[in-house]
Amino acid sequence: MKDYEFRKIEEKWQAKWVANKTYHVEEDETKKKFYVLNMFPYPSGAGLHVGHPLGYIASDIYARFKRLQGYNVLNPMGYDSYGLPAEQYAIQTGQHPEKTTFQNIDRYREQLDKIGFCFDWDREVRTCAPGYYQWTQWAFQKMFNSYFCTVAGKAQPIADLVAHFETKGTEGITASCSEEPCFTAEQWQAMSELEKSQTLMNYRIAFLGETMVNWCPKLGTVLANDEVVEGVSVRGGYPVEQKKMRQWCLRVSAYAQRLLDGLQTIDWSDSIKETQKNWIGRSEGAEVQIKVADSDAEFTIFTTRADTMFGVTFFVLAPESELVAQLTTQEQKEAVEEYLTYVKSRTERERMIDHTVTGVFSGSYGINPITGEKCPIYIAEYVLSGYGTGAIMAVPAHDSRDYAFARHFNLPIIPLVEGADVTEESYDAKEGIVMNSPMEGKSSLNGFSLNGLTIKEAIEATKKFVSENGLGRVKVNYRLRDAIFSRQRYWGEPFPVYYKHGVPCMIPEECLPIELPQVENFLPTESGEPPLGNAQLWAWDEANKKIVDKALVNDETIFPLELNTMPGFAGSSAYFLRYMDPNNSNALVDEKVAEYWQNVDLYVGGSEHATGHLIYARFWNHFLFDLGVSKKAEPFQKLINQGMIQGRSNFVYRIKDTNTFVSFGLKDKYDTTQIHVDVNIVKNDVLDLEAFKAWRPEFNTAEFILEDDKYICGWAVEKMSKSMFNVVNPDMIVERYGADTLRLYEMFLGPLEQSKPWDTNGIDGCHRFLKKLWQLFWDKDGNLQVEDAEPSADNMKTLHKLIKKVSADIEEFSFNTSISAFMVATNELTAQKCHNREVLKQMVTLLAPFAPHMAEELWEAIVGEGSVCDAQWPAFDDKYLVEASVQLGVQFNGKVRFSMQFPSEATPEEMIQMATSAPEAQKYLEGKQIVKAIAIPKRIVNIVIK
RNA sequence: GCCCAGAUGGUGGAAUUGGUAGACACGAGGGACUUAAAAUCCCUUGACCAUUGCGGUCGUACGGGUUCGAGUCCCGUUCCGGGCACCA
Repeated sequence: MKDYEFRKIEEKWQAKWVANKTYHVEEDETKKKFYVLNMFPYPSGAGLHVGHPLGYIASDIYARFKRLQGYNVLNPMGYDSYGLPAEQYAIQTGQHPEKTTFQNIDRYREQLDKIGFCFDWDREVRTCAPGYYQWTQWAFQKMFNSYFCTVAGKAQPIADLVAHFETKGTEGITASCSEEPCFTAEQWQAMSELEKSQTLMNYRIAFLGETMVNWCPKLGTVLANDEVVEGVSVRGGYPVEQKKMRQWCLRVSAYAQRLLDGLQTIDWSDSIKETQKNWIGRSEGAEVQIKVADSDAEFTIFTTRADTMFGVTFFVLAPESELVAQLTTQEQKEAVEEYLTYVKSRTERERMIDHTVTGVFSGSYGINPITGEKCPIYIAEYVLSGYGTGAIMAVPAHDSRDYAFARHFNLPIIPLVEGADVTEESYDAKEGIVMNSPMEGKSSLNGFSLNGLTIKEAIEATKKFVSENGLGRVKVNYRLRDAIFSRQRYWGEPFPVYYKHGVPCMIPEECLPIELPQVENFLPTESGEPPLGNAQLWAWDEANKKIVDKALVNDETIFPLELNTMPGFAGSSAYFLRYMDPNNSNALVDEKVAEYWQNVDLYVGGSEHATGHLIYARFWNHFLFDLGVSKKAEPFQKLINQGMIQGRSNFVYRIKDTNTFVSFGLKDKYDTTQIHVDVNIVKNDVLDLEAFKAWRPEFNTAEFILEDDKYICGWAVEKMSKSMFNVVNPDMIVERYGADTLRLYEMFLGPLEQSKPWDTNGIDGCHRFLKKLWQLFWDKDGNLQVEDAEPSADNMKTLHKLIKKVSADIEEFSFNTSISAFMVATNELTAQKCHNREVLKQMVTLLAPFAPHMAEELWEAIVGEGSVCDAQWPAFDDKYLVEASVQLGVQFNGKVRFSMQFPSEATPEEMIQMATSAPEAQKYLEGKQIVKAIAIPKRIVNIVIK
């Protein structure tokens, strides 16, 4: 017997890997590349719990597997160390974020190192390091100096746009923009610098915009749409208000179509693609110009149901629309103002939850361009200013919201679909035959009629009619908003921007990075004054190209710097490119290096980033692709979303007003209070009574009512958190069972992509497996027992069954089933008393991705040289496995089965031939008729007889 | 409300994608070794009936259907999870 001394083994190999630089990676043209990436962590103060490494272990197994298959594998790791979570932790603990961030990083590294990952730490990046965020700032400047050309479908230099303005004004401009201004070359040339700057902001991909933003007073900053859920901030759950503010924004909306199309080229789960599709929210429809009766005014509505133009009975404007003031008549002025006051008093959250019908008549009428009819224009909060044109045509018969509004204000409802009953509710479905378009006896523009068409035909016909008759145009709208890119916080990348007489100017590229200045008071403010306002050394000397004291600001050469910082997603949007070439100070990534690594082949991380990071990173990379910096438009080819590890909490039951605790099975006989108990003093739901007494002073004198001499705890699945006492620390598991057991057990727990509770009970099974495998190599005196004889057929069958299973399972990220296969194979080899060197060597190679420490140790024992990391992944040969069963399905009479062997190259026809002529089959087939015969190669022949 | 994914023993989960349901592991029960404990090993473990005999019946949320054959495919229902949500 030789004990499996996992602590010694793991320490030994972790040291060797560092000393030999085993996981150091260089570009190597002779090998095919494979890029594995984990979503890098933000180092929180709590350290890692057992759920965090799940994805890292999965990607580590895959990375090691690919390496054994001969790929040059890049598997880097770093820290997302700027942004709200890091800063909130610092504020809560009353320390400077720089200090806590570095402490937390050290703690993370220590914990990660114990698990035995194959990260190339020479490539580590930290988003808060100047050498890193230099390129975040650089990319921002590139976005500032670019616009999105809708014809080319890509970013182009803003200088091209300026040149166009110089000669032709806005005529023939095809650029994504916030508003569509109209000016001539002369008008452009007459503009002041400030006016030109403001005009160009309409087009720049990174731009200053005066928009409605999500303002969170408690966090003292604005937030992006994905950082707000149900009217509260994702971080901390604080209320969020809508506020108009001047902020840096990224024109993500310009890339909406490309982000949508790109989804078809990548290998992501359907659910996450679906989430992104919903978030981008493409809808195809028509914009129609509506003239206002007795006025010169006009407005534009957006509709996806152009076919319902004949059913319009009123129009609705969003309360925030600029047209509201213009279209309100004298008589209605008071009512409208009262309504606007009411709308303003409502928070975002209230508007979301409460959908009662409200609105007010503006006094004006709009003219339906097809029927010529006058319809009242209302103002109502159910129409949103941010989507489409902020104005709609209301068709109560076929839209449930319009219907509710019409019922409330007693407006007419005209059904347009044959057989649709609209007396109780609207008919919203897009199926049916159109009628009343126009109504009998009524006329329409150019005799236009939709009657008799299906709704789908009618939509197309109306869109065509509207654009051909100059009433409007076909338009695609997206729900995807431009990203708010400013934060009124300290712990983030500073903007490389200064303001010269109010005009934002970029700091010259060669002066980057602009480093985050030290400040005494970095706390956010409820009024939104950015903490960088407290920095003394924070002004730009344009002549000498350096940062100077802000007291020196003057009108000629020294200007104030931007006080906002960038949001958390800035640094995490292009980090995968930086890993390729992390120390390059001349470029984000060297041309040749980028050419070699291309993009990420496998990206592993949580699905909670679906509408945040995974949209921003795609957008950012599409932009860098336009610049030629990134070599693939899509950054992450395959995405795996590991499930969340939940906590499994345990409870004890205290009888009210006593210090007596009753076991789970008996608790219903008493009036009890349920109390969380630390899962680390419970084993298989049985409470360790002594440990419980020692746990907290008040339980010192506790008494117990037991069942079967045991105290059984209740349990529930909850979020893993300190307050539930269900946090399990990986360090503790590694100490008790070793890293290899932890790695195995995390994978054995269940399918990778599924959320599941952590339950330390059960880990023994994985530990036992490693011990059993270990014992295969040593005799009872502890000497190596390996021989070089010819392996038996059984040995080879077991081995190749395993090779086949494990190879297939790893490709499908089905690690739990491959571990089961290992357990079966180990039991079989033990029963076969297999000590064959070649068989064991291949077994060790298969094990290497899962339990690398043990694999190295055993490799050293039986091979004697090199590292198992440089071994070759065993090839599967099915000649050892050929066997199939024949089933004879006897109609109405049950089934008969027997086994027989087929050559592996047998075709289905040959298999049927062989099966039917086999003597075993003959006795069933005699006098019967074959109804159907099916053969699945190498598996089964199924013959149905009658 | 719309869209997506799912429901299998006491528990986590397998099932060659339409072919012996419950692999593997945990837990539980019984036994061996041991002064004892730990560790290890062996047997039983979906339910019910039979168990001095090979065995039988029912079973993959529920109700139907297709098929020689359904956990798997189709229709309907219930429940849980995720996304979007006055998006016109």
